Amino acid sequence: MANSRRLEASLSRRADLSATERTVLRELPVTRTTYSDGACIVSEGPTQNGSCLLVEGMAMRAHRVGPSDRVISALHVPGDFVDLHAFLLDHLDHDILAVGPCTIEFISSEHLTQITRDHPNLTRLLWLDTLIDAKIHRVWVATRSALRGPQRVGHLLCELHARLDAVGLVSSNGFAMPIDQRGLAKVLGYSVVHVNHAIRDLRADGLLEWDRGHVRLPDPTGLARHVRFDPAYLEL
Amino acid sequence: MANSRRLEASLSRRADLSATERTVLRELPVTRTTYSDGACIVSEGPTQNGSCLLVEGMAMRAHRVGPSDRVISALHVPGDFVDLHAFLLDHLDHDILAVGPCTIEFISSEHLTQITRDHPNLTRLLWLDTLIDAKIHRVWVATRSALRGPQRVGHLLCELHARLDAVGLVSSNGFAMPIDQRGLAKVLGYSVVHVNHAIRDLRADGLLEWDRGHVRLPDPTGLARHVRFDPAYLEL
DNA sequence: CGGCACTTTGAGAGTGGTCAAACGTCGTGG
DNA sequence: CCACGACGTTTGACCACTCTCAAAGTGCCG
Repeated sequence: MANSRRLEASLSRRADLSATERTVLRELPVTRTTYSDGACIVSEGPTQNGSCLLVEGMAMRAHRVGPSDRVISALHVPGDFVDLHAFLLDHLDHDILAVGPCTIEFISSEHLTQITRDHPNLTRLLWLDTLIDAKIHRVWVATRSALRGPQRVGHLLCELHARLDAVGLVSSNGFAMPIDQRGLAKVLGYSVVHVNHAIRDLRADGLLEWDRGHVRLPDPTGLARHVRFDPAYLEL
Repeated sequence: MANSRRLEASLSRRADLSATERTVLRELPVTRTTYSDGACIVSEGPTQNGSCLLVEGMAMRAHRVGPSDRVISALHVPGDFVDLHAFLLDHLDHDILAVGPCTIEFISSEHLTQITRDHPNLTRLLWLDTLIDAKIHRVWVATRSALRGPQRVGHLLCELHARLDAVGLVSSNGFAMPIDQRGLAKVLGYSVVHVNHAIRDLRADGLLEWDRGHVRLPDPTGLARHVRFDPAYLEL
């Protein structure tokens, strides 16, 4: 059991916190764990006693669809309260998997219950966090109707760029990309081959550089315009 | 200003409410309004002072993508607290449109604030409602990766069947369907022609009857198996 | 050097889009 | 009562997007 400043940093991004509230968050006991690429952080089924906060690395939500097939419905970056659901729902309908090595902090349901009972303002901020997740989901749904091929790939890269930038993980428009092309295909509902062609096209247009785990957007505003990306929905 | 039992009915579906809580919900003042097909219930932009509950009919979330193009990211049925977002977010990134004639009840932000300050249990239930919306969104994203053609159409029809059944709007496996084929195409990210072919196939397999505004699933479990529909995610 | 994982390319096939036209139903007006 | 137009549905033809299978290229690591 250690304490963490991650949650405080995450919530204070969207509203001013009182001194009391900051103290509550800072003294929240967390259990820190690390996972390697592909590891299952939380698995489908009855929820465990605790919610997880992503501190380092990336994670994804994987729905089982066949005996061995999985489809991805969401991606998470550091600072995301990945599994606040566990606190209110008694059953998870998908797995949460590590994408690349990542660090997680677990917070017990008891402590969360305590917060929602005693601190309406913090409750509001936690709730807000889940509402923003839902906004992102809706944009993903909308994007799949509106965009295809290179534009769909570009839109996701713009989103990742913006979300990672908000937590200081972007430098000179580049960021670490733990997802390979096969993974990206699963996230977008495409085949590897198709994603590869989309990347080739974006590269040819000078809108993307991607080299072994590192992505750079040479012209972020140009790409954003090209794929109609408007970061407003991320509430950063 | 009138009172309503809609919200009480909706929230009590998922947990037991205390007498006090029931009273609070029952005495909540609401403003009731009706809309005709296609009308804009809430429009993109700064949020108004109040959240809306869908009482009768259906509604959809429409994201503007071009000057005249819209894509749909969600559908709502009676009992859904369509716009709880307005309470926590200060900006809506899409329109909410009436699908067929529908009835809405508006609840002011002041009253919601009061509830979240004084009734942690009700707050938890409202929050839970938005979490279930998010679950549905994730299943929509996953479905678009996993299913195509007739199965994708069938999956949505199964979902509507289940959600409408939960609020007593299904009889002998049939329900009123205010969405036409063009609308369904927009919801699924397909063209009208393609949706029409999918419907033709489902009909030929004896899995769907659809006649001018009325849909019936002659074999709901057969269709569910065929499209891998598992209603668990709806938390009904 | 050899294996392994990821990326890249090509060819053939299926899925799904666009355009265009015909059909059916229904409400309106003559 | 019928003609008409509006609207949704259905069909066909043709083309673009995307998939699968297959194979070759590239970099990393034992």
